[in-house]
Parts: sequence; structure tokens; C-alpha cells
Amino acid sequence: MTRQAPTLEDVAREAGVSRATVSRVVNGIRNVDPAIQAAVRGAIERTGYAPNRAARSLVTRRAETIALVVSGAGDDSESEQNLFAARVLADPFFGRVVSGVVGFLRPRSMYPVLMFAETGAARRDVVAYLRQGSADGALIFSTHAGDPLPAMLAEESLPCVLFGRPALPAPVSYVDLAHRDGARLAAEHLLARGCRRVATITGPLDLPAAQERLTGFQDTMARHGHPYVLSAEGGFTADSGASAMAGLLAGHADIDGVFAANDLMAQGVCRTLHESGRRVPDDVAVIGFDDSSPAYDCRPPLTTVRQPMEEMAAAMARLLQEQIEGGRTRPTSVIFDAELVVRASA
Amino acid sequence: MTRQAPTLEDVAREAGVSRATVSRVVNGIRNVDPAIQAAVRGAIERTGYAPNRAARSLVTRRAETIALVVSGAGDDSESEQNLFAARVLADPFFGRVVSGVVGFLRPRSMYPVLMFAETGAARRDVVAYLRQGSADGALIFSTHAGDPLPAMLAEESLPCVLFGRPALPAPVSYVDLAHRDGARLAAEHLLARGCRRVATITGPLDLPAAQERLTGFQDTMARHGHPYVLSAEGGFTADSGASAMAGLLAGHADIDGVFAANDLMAQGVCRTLHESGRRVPDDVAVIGFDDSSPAYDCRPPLTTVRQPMEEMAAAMARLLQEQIEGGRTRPTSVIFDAELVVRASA
DNA sequence: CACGACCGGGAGAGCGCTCCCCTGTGCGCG
DNA sequence: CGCGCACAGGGGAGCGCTCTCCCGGTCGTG
Repeated sequence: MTRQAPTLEDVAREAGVSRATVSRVVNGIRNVDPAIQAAVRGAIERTGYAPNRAARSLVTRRAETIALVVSGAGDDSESEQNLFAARVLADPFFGRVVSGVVGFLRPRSMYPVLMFAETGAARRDVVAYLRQGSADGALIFSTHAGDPLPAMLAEESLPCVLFGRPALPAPVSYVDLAHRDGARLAAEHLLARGCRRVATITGPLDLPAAQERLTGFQDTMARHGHPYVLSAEGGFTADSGASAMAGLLAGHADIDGVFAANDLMAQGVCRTLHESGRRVPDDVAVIGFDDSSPAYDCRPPLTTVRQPMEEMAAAMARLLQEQIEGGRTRPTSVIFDAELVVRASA
Repeated sequence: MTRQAPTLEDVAREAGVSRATVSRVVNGIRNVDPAIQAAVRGAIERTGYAPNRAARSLVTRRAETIALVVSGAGDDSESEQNLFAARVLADPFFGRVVSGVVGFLRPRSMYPVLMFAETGAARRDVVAYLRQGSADGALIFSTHAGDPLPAMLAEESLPCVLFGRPALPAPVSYVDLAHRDGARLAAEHLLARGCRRVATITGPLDLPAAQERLTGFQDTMARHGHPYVLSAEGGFTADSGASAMAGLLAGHADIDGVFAANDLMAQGVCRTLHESGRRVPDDVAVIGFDDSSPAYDCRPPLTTVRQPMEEMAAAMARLLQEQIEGGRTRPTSVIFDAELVVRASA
């Protein structure tokens, strides 16, 4: 015998007014006599009324919910399905993203629905979820180039905002960082320190962000008389950074500066460097990218290019909100500035 | 001009049947003639119909959504609000939790809503969210003893399941680990290795889990002729583990075995040990707890007590589901077994 | 051959809310 | 003093769905 939850009707009866008036008070709209307002609030208090979300959504056609989607580019093979979520969350990057999104959403009493879309089926589920109005829009974080999700959502005109420019062109809004400038900052810092034999460990080069960090770095080095920069491709993980560094060292023992395309890889780089008996930054200077937790957990703490993840994530949420409220608007993009954070590693 | 989404009515007209029949097909219930079923499916396909979640929820009184709540015990001071989410997500523990929850929910086409409840206001928001039927129940992960949320939910008879036995007694279901047994395993392993001068770094002792790991360890040591075990309290972070170890070492340079109440602290312990010139495991054996990512990222890889987080999280979701479906059931608890994973550190 | 059980399918009543529209009252202004 | 306007508040439709009821037809069975 679960006691029925009180409805607007009940409150209205209790307050001696109509449903409509209670609704007005609850939603704080239009001019309602202060006395009546007080009476209604009293009635709400007494009945313990809580508005029913489903009923409201039904008529407003708004779920007041947004999806936070981490998507990959996998097919339907289920091999890695369970690992995907764990791997994504293990990335320190993710905590800052959630933090930024939650920071924006919370004052609006909204909460993100967490979805992972690493397989075709999962991607279709995301589309279905949005189509049935369970969420009003999606914040997309692609972990791979070639992710078809943005295009799928654009196709259905479902509101969404991406983190980073889509690798596959799609007419969707996104928030990104001035990666080139960030990489330039790193290059200039290394040069200013007097590094002469510089290498870079890139992210997966099919990702636009990785590509731009590389070219930004190369261009700056070239402009300062270093037309060729040693480089190796990593996978944005610490281990990949460590082994890429080992590979580089094998051919070029005299490297004195390294720019890694993210902090995790920079951490791996430091590990390899230590193991090879080199000191950071005395023998080799290391610069990371992101300014995520590994940057200050690392020994020595990493000099890195800061990406204002929280602000970027909040901007994504804001853009999405505007898109949801404003109806069909044309794709927009917001580009944030990178900033060099100098710590001990370079 | 956003084209209206097709409704059941539209599909029914298209298929030449009634709304009720389409509903039956969509929900796969009752006996519907295969021919008609095919016709309806065709009509759904053609119209691109997607059932409206709000309308369904309104009548079924189910949101088909559950909240994943990480709660603290803070008051309304906003000082740390933004950091909370980031700090929680940084814990490797969390990825495994989400992974387990998502693994259970996904086959049911459900997705968790992520909520943080570290302040009084945030906690009230969680209660309100559930009361208005936005979610059918909550999975609670308390980061502090003294968390009032479980009691608040129990008070309102809102379905919820906790991770770990509540520190403040409350009539709610929970899933937990046999911490004592886990600690016993660690103690026995250390003894079997021949450690004679053993210490333990505990978690915050107001947490039942930390308390039980400590007593389980002490009891086993006592039973094997070591009535007194050195101990220091840590905060479940790497840094706290490192400094607790440094403190212990200062007074007792001859320690040859350490049991840390989680992997993060064990990692800190290893760091301090290395810095003091001691080798792990040759000079000092180290055992962690959890078997989370730091365990294998650590050098050397950590021998640790495995906590089957994914299974535990999935069990929580299952328990919650049963509670939601079954109406008012009495609190249940499920206790998982711990398992020793032997790697290089001990 | 008759009667009833059973099953496929339709009609219709809401679920709780918002919002449009209308009525009634108070007040300003001509 | 009367007309009209503005605004507070009520009435009611309807959002899209589920689910109970009911009806008509087809069997099985005595």
C-alpha cells in the first residue's frame, strides 16, 4: 500500500485554488497574489507535493535531461564492451569533463545521463534514447576519429555538441582548444631552455587534435631553424608514451627535450627516461599537454600545456542548452586558448 | 518547423489497427497475430516511430532510470563543490563501479544519471529528484562515514542500495565485501613470506570498511603470535599513504611488511620505500587492497586483495531493480568474497 | 449439435501536468 | 458615473501512452 503521491489537484484543493494557480506558483510565472502564493506554498509544504516529471515532460516536450556520451568508433563486436567504460573513466581527463558539465547543470537542477557508445548497437541506442525524448540533447566525447555518431545525430537533427572538431565532417557544434598555439607554447619553451635535439610523441594521428598538436609543434620548431623534428606516435596512454620514448632513445641517445601530446604519455616518457638513467629536466626536458592530474602526480611535476577542460565542458553544455531552447540553429564552435603551466619537468 | 514525431496513433492508422494493438506489439506482450505483428512493425519502420518516454512513464509510474549517486558528508559550505566530482572520478575505483553498473543496465536499455551529493543542498536535490519520479531509485556510494543521505532516502521509502554497510545505521540494502577475510588473506601472506615486523596503513577509521580491514588484519596477526601491529591512519590517497609510511619508518626502521588498506596508499608506500632506499619486496613486502589500476601501474606491480567491484556494482543494480519492481521489500545485503592477487610486491 | 472457454483485437478512460482561453473584479480615465 | 482595460484566477483540453474492460469469433468438449 504505497500511499499515492500528492498531485497538483490535491494541493489545489488543500489551498482552495485551482490547479492552474498552483502550477503558476510552482513554476514562478505570471502575477499571482502574494497571499494566494503563500497559501499555495503552505499547501505544498503540508501535502509534501513534488511535481511529477513525466507529466510535465509530456506536455512541455522537454526531458530536462542531457546525455553525456563517450563514443568510440568500434563495430558490433562485443569484445571490449565492458572494458570501454572503465578505460575511459580511468583517463584523468574525464573527471574534469564531468566536473565542468556538472558545474553547469547543477544550478539548473539537471543531471547528466552517462552513456557509452563504442559499438554500432550502442550508438543506435543513443540515437533511440534521444529520439524518444529521454534526453533533450547530447554532449559527445569521441575517443576515436571515424566516429559515426555525430553524423547520425545531425542526420536526425538531434541537438548535440562535440568535444573537439569532428574528424569526419558533420554539421554539428563543437568546442575545441587552439591546439596549434598550445603546441607552439611548448616548442618555444623548449627552445628557450636551450634544447637542441627535440622530439615529440604524438597522439593517434587520425585525431584532429593530435594532428594539430604535432603540426603546431613542427611549424614552430621549423620557424626557429629546426626543420626536422623527431617524432613517434603514441596512443595517449602512459605505456604508449613510455615505449615510444624508448624507441626514440634507441636511435637518438642525445635527445634533450620532449613534447608529449598529453600528460599520461609525458608520465610514461619520464619513466623511460629515469629507467635509462637520465634526469628530468637536467638531461632531458619534458613537456606534457592537458594539465591533468598525472601532471602533478608525476615526479618531477610536469610542465604542461593547460587545456581548460572544465570551462570547455561547461561551454559545451551551454551551447547545447542554447541549441535545445533555440530550436534549429546553425552549428557554432567555440575555441579556447591554451596556456603553458611551468613546473619542474621543463 | 520541427516535424511532429509520429505517435502510436499515427502508426495505428498506417497499419490499419488500433493504438492498443500497436502498443502490444511495441511492448511484446500478449498474443498478437503474426501477420498483424508484421504489419505493425512495417508501419513503425515506415513512420520512424519511437515511443515517447514521458507519456509511457506517466502511466507506468516508472522512469526506467536510476541514479548513481556519489555522496559525501559535507554541509552547505560550497568550498569544495566543484572539486568533489573531479576527485571522485580520479579514483580508479570509480571506473570499475560505473563499468559494473553500466554492464547491468545496458541490456535493459537503461542508463545511469550521475549525481554528486556532497552538500546538504545537493543531498536534498537528490531526494527531490527521486521524489518527483525522475529516477526510480538510487545507487549510493558514500565517501564518508556520517553521510545522512541513506537515512534520508529510507525515511521517504525511496528505493536505494548502498555500496558498503552504512556507517550510520539505516534500514537500507547494501552490497559489501568480506573485508575481514580480505585482511586476513593479506596477513597470512605476509606471515607466510616470513615478515616479522609488520605494519598497516588504514583508511579513515570512521568508515566501517577501513575499520574492518584493520581489525581483520590485527586479529589474524594476533592469532599468529603478533599481538601488536604497528599502524597509521591514511586517507585512501597515494600521498596519505606515502606520508603515513614515512612516519612509521621514522620510528621503526626495521619494518619488513606493510598492508595498506587500498592500492592508492600502497602506491604511496612504495614511493616512500624507494625514496628511503629500500627495495620492494626484498626489504619490505607491500600488499594493497582493491586490485584497481594503480595496482598494476605500480612498480613493482602490487600484490593486493581483490575486490570484485564490477560484480558488486552490478549486484547493487540488481538489488535496486528488485526493490523497484517488488515494491516494499525489507533491506537485504549481499557480501562478496575477497581474493588475494599475488604479484611482485609481496 | 450446443454451450462455454479462450483468445485476438478495439474502445476508452485516465496518468499529472501545462497552457490557452475565458470570466470576473478592480481601477483609471474620460 | 460609466466604459474599458488589465490582470488574477478558473475551466478544460489534450500531451502520448498503457491497460482494463468488453466484444466477437473460433475452438474444444460432452
